[in-house]
Amino acid sequence: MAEKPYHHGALELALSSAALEVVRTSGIADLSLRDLAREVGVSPSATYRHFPSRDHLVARVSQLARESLAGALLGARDAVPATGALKRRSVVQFREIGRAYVTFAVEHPTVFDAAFTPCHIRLERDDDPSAWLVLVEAIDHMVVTGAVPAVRRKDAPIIAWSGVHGLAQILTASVWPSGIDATGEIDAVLDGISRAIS
Amino acid sequence: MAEKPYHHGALELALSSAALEVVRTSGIADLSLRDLAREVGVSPSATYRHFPSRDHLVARVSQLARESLAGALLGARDAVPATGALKRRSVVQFREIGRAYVTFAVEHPTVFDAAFTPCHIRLERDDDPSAWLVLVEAIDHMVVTGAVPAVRRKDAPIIAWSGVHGLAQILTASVWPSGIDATGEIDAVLDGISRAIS
DNA sequence: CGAGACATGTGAACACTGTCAACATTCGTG
DNA sequence: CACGAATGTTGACAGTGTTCACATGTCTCG
Repeated sequence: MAEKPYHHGALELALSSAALEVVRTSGIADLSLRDLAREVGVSPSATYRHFPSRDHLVARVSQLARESLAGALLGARDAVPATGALKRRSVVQFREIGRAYVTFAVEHPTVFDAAFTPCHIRLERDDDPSAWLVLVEAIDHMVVTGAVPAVRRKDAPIIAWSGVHGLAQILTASVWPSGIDATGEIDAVLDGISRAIS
Repeated sequence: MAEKPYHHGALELALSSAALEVVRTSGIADLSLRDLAREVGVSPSATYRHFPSRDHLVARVSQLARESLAGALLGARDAVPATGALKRRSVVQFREIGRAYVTFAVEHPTVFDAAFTPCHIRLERDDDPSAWLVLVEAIDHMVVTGAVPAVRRKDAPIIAWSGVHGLAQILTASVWPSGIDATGEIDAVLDGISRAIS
């Protein structure tokens, strides 16, 4: 039960966890290496053994945020009951994914923001199980079940993605025309997307 | 021809112009009060006579960026020739506005980013001739000319806005599935929006 | 087992930032 | 002209990212 072992043992993980927590409660802009180091009980320079710069830490957290989003989408998709016609089900799944996307943004705006924060750093382990893939799969599935005509296959992903991502962004931005209520708009946009890719 | 008059005369304007320039060439994250003060030839604390905090400066520049975007939209709209059927023209105008929105984002990504950067500060002079209004007007116009059914009037703005804003965001984000080409996607999404609000 | 190579953490320093308070200068207006 | 309000300056403080030389632990190989 060593009070303070010289080596932390899992600093990188501890740092990124603490960072993600800061993002959750405050926002990615408030990330501070020194703060995190304090939080974890380590000297400021120790962080540089695991992240070459603050930007790398930010990039890593951003990636974590994207994974979190992707997880939410998968959860929503897999939550729709496996009953009824396949065609109908593929449509419902797609819709729930879209709803989950926007809902995630509204419920965790700081995390959502972090997920798409512009960062100049390119990470190596970049196997994003990205939200993009979840969406594309769902659309492909709809094409297979005949819910979406094959002609739309090429353009449907970017159309759906744009609509959902744009709405999420608009609802979480502070800048907007006052009095937009989320829940109403979500269905409006999801309906619009359905028409657009039918 | 006083070398350095004690009073600058138009510091606020000089500061926000310099700031906008930094945003253009670098990004809103790189804004530094001291830097701007240097640029303008004034001491750091002088800035506090015009902006209570850095965040206020950021908010102001963000507003300028939004005005710039709105200007681009108006320009695109007014550039469509006043010939042919009104109905057709209203559609073309709408489309050009959408195209201009995305084009602006692609050509001036840092400015676009600044326009929607999250900021906790609420400005007073907030008479945004915002891009939102330009879009809503265009849609209303389409309803009048019969290009868009009245049923869609309520939801069309958020649908169109989401699609266009989402695409712009996606095209300018660094995080995306590799190899998205802008010009192709723009038309795809604009077509999708047309179907969605028809 | 022991010794050196390597990974990891520390301490002190540098340049930089936003912000503030006390002071200086100028502008406007009575 | 004089005096208050507006604007700009100096100097300081706390906090930041980053680096470098050094300390400490861990691991591997003879």
